[in-house]
Amino acid sequence: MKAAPLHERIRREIEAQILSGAWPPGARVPGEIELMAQYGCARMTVNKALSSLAHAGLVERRRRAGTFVARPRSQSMVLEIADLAREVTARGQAYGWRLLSRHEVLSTLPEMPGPVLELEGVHLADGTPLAFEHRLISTAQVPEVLAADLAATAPGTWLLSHVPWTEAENRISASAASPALARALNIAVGDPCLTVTRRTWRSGAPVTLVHQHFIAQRHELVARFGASGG
Amino acid sequence: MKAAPLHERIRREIEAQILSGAWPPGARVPGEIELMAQYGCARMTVNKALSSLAHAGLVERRRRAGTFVARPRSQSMVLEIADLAREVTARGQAYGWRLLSRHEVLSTLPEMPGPVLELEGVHLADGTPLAFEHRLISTAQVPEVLAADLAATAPGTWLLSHVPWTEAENRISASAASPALARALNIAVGDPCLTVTRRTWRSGAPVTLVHQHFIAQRHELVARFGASGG
DNA sequence: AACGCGAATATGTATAGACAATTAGACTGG
DNA sequence: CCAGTCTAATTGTCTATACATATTCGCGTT
Repeated sequence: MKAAPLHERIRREIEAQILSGAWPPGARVPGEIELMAQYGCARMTVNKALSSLAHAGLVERRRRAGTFVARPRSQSMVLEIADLAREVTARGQAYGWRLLSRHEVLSTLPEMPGPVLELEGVHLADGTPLAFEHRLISTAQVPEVLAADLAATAPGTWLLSHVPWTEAENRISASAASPALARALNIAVGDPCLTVTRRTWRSGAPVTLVHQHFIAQRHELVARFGASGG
Repeated sequence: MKAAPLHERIRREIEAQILSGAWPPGARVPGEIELMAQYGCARMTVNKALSSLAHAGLVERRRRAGTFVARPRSQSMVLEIADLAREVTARGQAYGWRLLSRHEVLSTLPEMPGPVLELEGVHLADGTPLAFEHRLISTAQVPEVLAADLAATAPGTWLLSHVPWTEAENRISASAASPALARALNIAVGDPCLTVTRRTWRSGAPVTLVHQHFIAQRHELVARFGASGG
């Protein structure tokens, strides 16, 4: 039992009231002056606790009116999109990457126009295929990628360590394996695949566009929402 | 152009340096004393800016060592899991719900033991099937659900307004349509489906366990990672 | 060279006070 | 009854200071 800071303790006690349902949405949360007296501390301290809850979306604060329990309109989950190499090794499996093709082409896609490096390859876990990847990388944005050894290092891993802190959007859907995909992943044509399409920007400019097709039985994505969160 | 608070301005300027790549991962961020002199403000103000960035995961702060740009190990995306009724109407389509079965049973599932209400139904968009739903609701946790008219209101919508602020976990995968599923959704057996399994707790006690099978062509999930303003 | 230890340093937490900004609610005049 | 105004409650921001805490660095000893 480590001594938690006071503002953290206050935060957690209020959070517990909300999550347990004792304070329903719309209910008034004690104000800063009130909590200040209750805990015998300075206003900045309770402010830190309440601001944190407001930032997390659990409460809504309005000047003059007070602090109220927010109503959850859309549950926004946190989806951890880890680097595949890291994720596979974290599961105790041996990660592998097989580069199938590599071309420098001029893309005419509206999402990613200009000169790109086009890659195709397969991610392996313990030697068996896990996912097929088709990727475009803007060589205007990342010229260094042309010199990278992308047969040894998966492009996602390489990019993560060379072009950090990008903005991204993931679209998740399902699809049936095409003949080409089935051959690459060694599955039957028509087998269901989990498809993740990720677009990545750096200061507004497209960096990479990737389609990953996972063998459905071997992969799933997990998104969590919650305070304590196991 | 509204006057942003000073701590917000400081935060944004540092964030811009990081996102543009000017300060790469591992680079040292000016310390609180330094920024305090630079902006001519109190330490608490720059502390608020840096703490905020640390909370967002953009920087890592270590006592005695200083503040450093973090390396993005796993991009954590925000996945908005909205209520289906809301999502469909937001797309300009007419939302519908058809309840197929409703049973009160005693569940022996380890994830959700005890008395439950078991429901099956289909979500419709503009009259055509969008997703099949199989749901268990703990009647110990939510006894009021037994009196709800779940033919008129989809259980997800009902729960959202009656049992707010729960913790949840979503597992996203792909599967091939079983004969029963194909019949309910009016698709072919073996067609790919996007499957979302959501477990929901309230103060640690299971509230609901739901499997949603989306017709792959008609639905996709979108997860975004933006700096802050996104 | 290896180890232990103290000190310097940067962050973490907290206080007490001040003023600004917002706005719900009361009050006022028509 | 309505519209406009004023007031006061509440949060938002910021200052200046103090002490706590963790951790790196260098020094001295072995």
